[in-house]
Amino acid sequence: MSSDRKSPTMSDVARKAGVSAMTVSRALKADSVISPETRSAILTAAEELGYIFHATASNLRSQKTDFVAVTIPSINNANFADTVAGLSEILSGRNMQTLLGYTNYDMDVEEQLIEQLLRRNPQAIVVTGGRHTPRARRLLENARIPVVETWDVPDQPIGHYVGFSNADAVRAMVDHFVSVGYKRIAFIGGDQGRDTRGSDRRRGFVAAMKAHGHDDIRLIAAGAPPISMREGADAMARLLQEYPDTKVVICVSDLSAFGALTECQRRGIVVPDQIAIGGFGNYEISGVCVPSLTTIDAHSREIGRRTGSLILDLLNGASGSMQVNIEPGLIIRQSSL
Amino acid sequence: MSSDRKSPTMSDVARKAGVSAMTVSRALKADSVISPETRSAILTAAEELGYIFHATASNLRSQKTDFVAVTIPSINNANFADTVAGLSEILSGRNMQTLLGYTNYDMDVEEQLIEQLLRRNPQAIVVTGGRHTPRARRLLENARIPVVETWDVPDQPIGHYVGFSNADAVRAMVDHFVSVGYKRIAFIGGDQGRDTRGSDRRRGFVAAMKAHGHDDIRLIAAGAPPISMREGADAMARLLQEYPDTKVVICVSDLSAFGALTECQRRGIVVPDQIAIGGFGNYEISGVCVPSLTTIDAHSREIGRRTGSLILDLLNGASGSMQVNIEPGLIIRQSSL
DNA sequence: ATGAAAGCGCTAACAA
DNA sequence: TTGTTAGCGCTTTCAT
Repeated sequence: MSSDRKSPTMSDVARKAGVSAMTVSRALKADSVISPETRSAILTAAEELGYIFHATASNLRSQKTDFVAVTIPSINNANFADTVAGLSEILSGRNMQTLLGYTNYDMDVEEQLIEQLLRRNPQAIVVTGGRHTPRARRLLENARIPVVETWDVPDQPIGHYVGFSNADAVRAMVDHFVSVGYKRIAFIGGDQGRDTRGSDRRRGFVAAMKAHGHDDIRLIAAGAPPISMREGADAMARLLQEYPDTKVVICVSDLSAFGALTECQRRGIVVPDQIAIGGFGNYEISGVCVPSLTTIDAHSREIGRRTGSLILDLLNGASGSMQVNIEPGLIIRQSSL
Repeated sequence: MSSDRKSPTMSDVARKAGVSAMTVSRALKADSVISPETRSAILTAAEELGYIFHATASNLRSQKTDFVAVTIPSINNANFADTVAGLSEILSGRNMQTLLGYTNYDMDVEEQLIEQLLRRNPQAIVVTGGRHTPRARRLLENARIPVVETWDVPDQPIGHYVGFSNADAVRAMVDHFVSVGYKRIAFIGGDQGRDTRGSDRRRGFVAAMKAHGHDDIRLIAAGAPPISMREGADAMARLLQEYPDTKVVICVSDLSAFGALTECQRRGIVVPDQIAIGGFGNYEISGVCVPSLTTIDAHSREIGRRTGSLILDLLNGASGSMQVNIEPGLIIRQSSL
């Protein structure tokens, strides 16, 4: 609380240290030319006054900020958290921050969020997914900063992208199950258009099944994203009722896959002996639960790191449209052995 | 990408609409007095130019921002995510944003983060926990904005707090186990001072055991926070080796509790018949897994909501030191029945 | 190595 | 209802 007067500015520090405001500005930058004595006197004065650097004024005058804006669907998702961590890891090496916003898997929220973020003048913007509202797309196209789409391979990239095909990833899992002799394969989730990654995965499932000549497509809806463990369990219950002879179920994420597993446990259905389960995302739980879950690793952290390097390159003057494809990995575990 | 010229400013919009910059400024504020025709002409001009409002300049001139800064230990934790969601829910009603940063459970990182956030002039700052480095404490004390500490009952509150006693919450769980006749109770986690909430929980465990005359205190370390499911499983393995006759284990969080449960499953140890398990946090998994886990609900979302209302009150001129205690709830589930 | 003047894009304050 | 002037706190630019 202390005093109720205004916060001290550089001029206040300058007065106290007996120098000009410009010299204070220089003293606070690591790389500028200034005598060691002057600098230490200024730093002491600043500390004594409780001076806090005013980033807003600095940003306005220098016409640049020190952060990159990022939109992710959910703040509470280990996959997206890993991507952000990878991105921050790279950017922090250049003293850049990450300004985070979440869309709650809603494209309209994403549109508003993108506008909010652009108003703060980020040096670059990273969005999750390759589909957006028309206005969001326009905002991104008109932004005079690098735009990177992630976690997808956009049909028409706005600028750059670092991602993978959700459809192809699931297709690879279906191919695996078919190749080891499984039949009567079902898919849980991805029914709402809102989460394009989820519906892409479902689309990949359907395409793969048809490619293998399986016309018996078993789809179970699981509601709006994010699909919870509980919704996965409920969907499993419906699957067992509608298609009791199903031998494999692929779930839109590891969380719903775990929920499905628990439903089997409650009913005394043995996994994988009676039914095999596959998930998506390689969340920690899929490697720890009993039995452990077969899944797809999207290399979330690597997506973030590659995005970070890409942005640094672009800010350093690199040009051209960068398209980075990350190959997801199939991890076979106990739930399908 | 479009043109490489500068971004349009209010003056550009004003010229195009044939009005002054000030009128444009008014047109973009929802509540200002301006004729409908002028406003719509201005909005059209702005849209055609692809004008983006420059929040930095606005913030500098008006000496205020539209956001509240928040520090949480981890971006990928459902409890803290719920608190942030509750806070955002309240603040968004007043068109305020949340500027989020995470400390990775490290007080030194927290100190740097607090300084970074204060440089951007938030209208208030919310921190997780009631203990900080001396410098972080000083920064918060000198900040001329409301400071709210959460998820704890600070010994010496800096400004306001919305929280609960982690020690008391675990004490209540121990009391419950003792009251239903359990003996030989152990605790996993909370050994590193870094995560003060974890060590407070452990402290509460020790205090409760002593209060009940149990001198046989069984503590198993689980490493640095955040304690993962895997670390919970490893700690359980060590517990079974060191104290094989343990009848109850309380874990520092539901995630480590679930890990401990899986270790029992891998070894054919039946929960709760051979050993009961308790967690902390009421994460979704604790209600879904088989058997479901007894836990403590800290009312994470409510903490966020109460914090939000508190901040709005303070920004509206309320004074005094607000101390809000949230009572955690004990949830008994299959793992201890 | 340091200082003086100007101005980044908005909006408070006042005027019309 | 709309316009004019000044200035928020910094840093660019140029000078010494």
